[in-house]
Amino acid sequence: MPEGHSVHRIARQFRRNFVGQSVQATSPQGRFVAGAKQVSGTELVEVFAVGKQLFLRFADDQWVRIHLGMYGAWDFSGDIQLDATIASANGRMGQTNQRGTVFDGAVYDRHGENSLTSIGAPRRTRVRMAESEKESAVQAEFPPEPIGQVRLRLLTETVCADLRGPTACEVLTTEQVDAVLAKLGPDPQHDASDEAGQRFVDTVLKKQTAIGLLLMDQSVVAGIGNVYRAEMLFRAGIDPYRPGKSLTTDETWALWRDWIHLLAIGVETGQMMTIDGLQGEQWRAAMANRADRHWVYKREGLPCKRCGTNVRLDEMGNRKLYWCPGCQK
DNA sequence: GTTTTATGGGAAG
DNA sequence: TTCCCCTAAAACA
Repeated sequence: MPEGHSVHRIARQFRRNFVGQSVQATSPQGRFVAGAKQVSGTELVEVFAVGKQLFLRFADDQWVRIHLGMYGAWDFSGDIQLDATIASANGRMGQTNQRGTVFDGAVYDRHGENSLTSIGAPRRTRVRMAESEKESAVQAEFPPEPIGQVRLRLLTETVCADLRGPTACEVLTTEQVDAVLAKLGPDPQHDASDEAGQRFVDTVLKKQTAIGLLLMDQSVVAGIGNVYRAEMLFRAGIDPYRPGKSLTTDETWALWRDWIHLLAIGVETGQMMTIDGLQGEQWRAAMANRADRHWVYKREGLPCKRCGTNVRLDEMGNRKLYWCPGCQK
């Protein structure tokens, strides 16, 4: 379910709550028993994300690579240090609590319209992290009874992380991790250097492939999924069917810079917010409703918010492509 | 109760 | 390009 921003947020939760500690690993579902056993009892040394992939380094250079795929998720429970942006959407929508105001799984600081509160002290709770985050009722016991298909459970004295529905979950050596990383295109949260941008630009300008496909190709640029693809091309005013090599250098650099911009917002807010400059009530509405967050994604048949042309829905690369023929040339 | 849907990607043909 | 895997929640009846 997640695009790149959510995987970076998950990595951050692991750094705050697990890194530096010895971790018990199990596979309640039974499909990762051998892998869990390999790392169980060792220290989790480092966690980071590149694109949509999560890398957990345990002691002795044992790594676990995870890809959530279309509907994977992590459930964190126990006494967790939470991002200020995480809170319940269940029944608390739009209400103000002691830390801020709750909207669709995110809390926004009452002191600044779009700014975030700092990290809170650990508190007993349960949070599902996928494309966005949702807090749910706390179970009394710790660790909680596994619910559903838990492929991998990571457990310390105080916190528990349950992985379900991943498309990839495997133990790798350092060499194998390097091989995976070498195949990934640049991710601005991992490397925002001009060299990284230049790699993206050079690749795009060489290819005959449609730019709508190139943005989804994780070896061209890492972390973009179906929502960001549609929204970035709308923001750039580019027809998704144009071959990469037909773009100008300026257009291609603008795409890279916009990905830096949108990904940073996603990592900070926990939402794929792709309309800039919203204030006050408009910001709140956009946080609460997807339809108010996006220009074209899931808006097929509706009038374009900019030019009034009906938003079109096509199929591209087996995925739904939303775009505005009026704005994108 | 059953069907549909999803923000992904790898393998097979 | 088509098929297939991962799982759960939402949508429908």
